[in-house]
Amino acid sequence: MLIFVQTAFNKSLKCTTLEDKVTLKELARILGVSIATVSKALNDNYDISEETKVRIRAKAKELNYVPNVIAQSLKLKRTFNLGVIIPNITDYFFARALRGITKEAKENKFKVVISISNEELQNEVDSVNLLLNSRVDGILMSLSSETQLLEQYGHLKKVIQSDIPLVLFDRVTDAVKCDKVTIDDYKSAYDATFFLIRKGCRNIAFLSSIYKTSVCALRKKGYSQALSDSKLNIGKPVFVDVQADDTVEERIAEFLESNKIDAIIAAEEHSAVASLHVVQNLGYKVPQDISVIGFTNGAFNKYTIPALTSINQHSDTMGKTATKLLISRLKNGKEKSDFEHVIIQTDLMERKSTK
Amino acid sequence: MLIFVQTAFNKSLKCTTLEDKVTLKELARILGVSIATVSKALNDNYDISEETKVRIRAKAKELNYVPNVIAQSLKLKRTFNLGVIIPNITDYFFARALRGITKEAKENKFKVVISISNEELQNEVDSVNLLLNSRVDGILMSLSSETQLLEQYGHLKKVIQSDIPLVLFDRVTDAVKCDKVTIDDYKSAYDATFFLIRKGCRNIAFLSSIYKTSVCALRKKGYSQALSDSKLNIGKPVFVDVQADDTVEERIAEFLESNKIDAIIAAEEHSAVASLHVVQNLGYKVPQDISVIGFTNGAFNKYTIPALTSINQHSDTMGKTATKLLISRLKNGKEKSDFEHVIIQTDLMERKSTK
DNA sequence: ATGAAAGCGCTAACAG
DNA sequence: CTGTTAGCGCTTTCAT
Repeated sequence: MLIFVQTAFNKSLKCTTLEDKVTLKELARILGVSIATVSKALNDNYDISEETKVRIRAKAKELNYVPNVIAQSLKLKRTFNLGVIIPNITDYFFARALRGITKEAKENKFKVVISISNEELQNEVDSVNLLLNSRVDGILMSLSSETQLLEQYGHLKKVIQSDIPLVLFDRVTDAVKCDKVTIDDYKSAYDATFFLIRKGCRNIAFLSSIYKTSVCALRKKGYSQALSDSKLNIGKPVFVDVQADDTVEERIAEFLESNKIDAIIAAEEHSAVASLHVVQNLGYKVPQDISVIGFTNGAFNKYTIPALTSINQHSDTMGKTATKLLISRLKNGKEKSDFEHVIIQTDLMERKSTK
Repeated sequence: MLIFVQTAFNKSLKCTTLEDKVTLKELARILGVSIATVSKALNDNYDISEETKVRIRAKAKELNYVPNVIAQSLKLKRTFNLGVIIPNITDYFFARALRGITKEAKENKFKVVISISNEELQNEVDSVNLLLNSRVDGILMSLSSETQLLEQYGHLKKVIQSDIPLVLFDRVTDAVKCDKVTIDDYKSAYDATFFLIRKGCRNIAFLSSIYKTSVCALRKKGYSQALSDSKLNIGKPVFVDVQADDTVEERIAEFLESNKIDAIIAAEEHSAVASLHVVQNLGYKVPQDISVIGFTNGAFNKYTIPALTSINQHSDTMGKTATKLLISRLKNGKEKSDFEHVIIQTDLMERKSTK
């Protein structure tokens, strides 16, 4: 990667003032009242007379007063910051979830500080510590695959212990008691499988590269159950797990050499799109020979050829719901009421990759 | 959207203590020294004896002391927070950029607070105010298309005035003096166009749905220039702009009814992928009849059929570089040295959608 | 109705 | 080498 420094120009903007923001003290001095009075007036405290309130507010606006949130935070012990830890940000699913989170946060005057675990436990632990130290009011997270694989949840417990609200979404765990929001992974997979069966598929494989996550485990169960619930002459469950060090393309190609299938359910968008590609390159017709359904209704699913049938997880709603849950817990004081587990409904978006 | 509340279970975790974190004062009391001494010892100040440093550090670790960053921020007037404002988060380009940003920030002990403008000026203005009020140390941003369309940069100037470092990336403007990092949009488009010409294309259209952005304008120029620089019998520049209220599919279909082309350069991934799809649906062969090149080397470009030739903008490097610039400016004190404009090299990823 | 004073937790002169 | 003091900017009793 080459980097060129193109131009350079000096602009010694001697920043006039505006730098030193006006404070309560300043305001008080100018108005000839006490700091306390100004503070109360600006906070619309009931024991300040209406006329002084008006006078103070006017001057504050005139001088463009904005309260120093750091000082407020120190005093009030609330930062109005929400911490978010997600495994990655390039998956459409998480990008959309983050969008939902930021939107809801903004509407409630919360800022969001973001951390990406990159699917690694250590990063997740570090992030938790960082967020805890920086005094966020609450934390939203979706677990890394490594965390779920190793089943190490000490850092989550630390969050709970620290008495700051935690809400888990999508990739969650029973090992920790807190609010959660997920889709019904089991049922979504179950329904998708039955959808394929109704379309006449009899040898359905389950493909995934996130096979160590909670969501994938549930999806596998739903898939298996659908197969066995069907009274038809259906093949046994077939799992095609893509290990970290091989690619979906290779794994599928290899698999198809010695197996005959007529449908694939993919646990995430990448596997779905990749399999759609490789299967056709291998000479199979989609959906005539092989049908494909993928989890996550990615932005480009309608543009694949053929357009991909996929499961809309409404991840923005998920992010939004998780944030709502967190904020409401923040607002309702610290009492630990019952924890909620909200299930977001999924939709099967039927397109052209299924019969 | 239906939402079911599934389960609810009460777990009245009476959080022991750990809540009330140990402070310098507490530490001082226990150790029988002054607060100042503890503070200095922990900050490895040179005028504390080695032995007391050791003693104090030991106790601090034992009691799990962590400094209150809010109090530090108030005192030091630095928050170690970086503000990031991007137009959207679902485009692969911005998702990758954000990843680069968070990674670099983390390595330098900065947190990042994220805001998404959703391509709207008002949101951008609000975000700037929010970030400024929350005392971030610096701001990274890529402008919304509306901002660039309206050419309203008051909020950026406000950032500069406030004396907090700003670095613009990708979608930048000359109207404001600050550090910038972009690709060479002009040259990337120029090169891509010549690439097509060399492959024998003679009627190349330029497609975009972000037509009001700075990057798109430059890409158009590069494209046009390449066309006119070529001494061959090449068609005039043809711009297919997709307005907000129609879709790429419709626009292209409509365009092809009355125009004959043999190549498309698309200004962003969405247009590229969508055009690949619609063109083939219309019966054209890619790349035999029409070649397609798209900006942004999205995650799934290699899985389209045919695999999409695209321009890798190395957005993670871009985010990383922008962050480095910002942090170095933060570290080198506030003196306004020369502003830099760093250009990230792009690569044309040749795949199967071009001859 | 208004103000004085304490204090959130920390850093940094300055004094001793 | 260590401690005293002041203060960052704000909120909040408690007096007046």
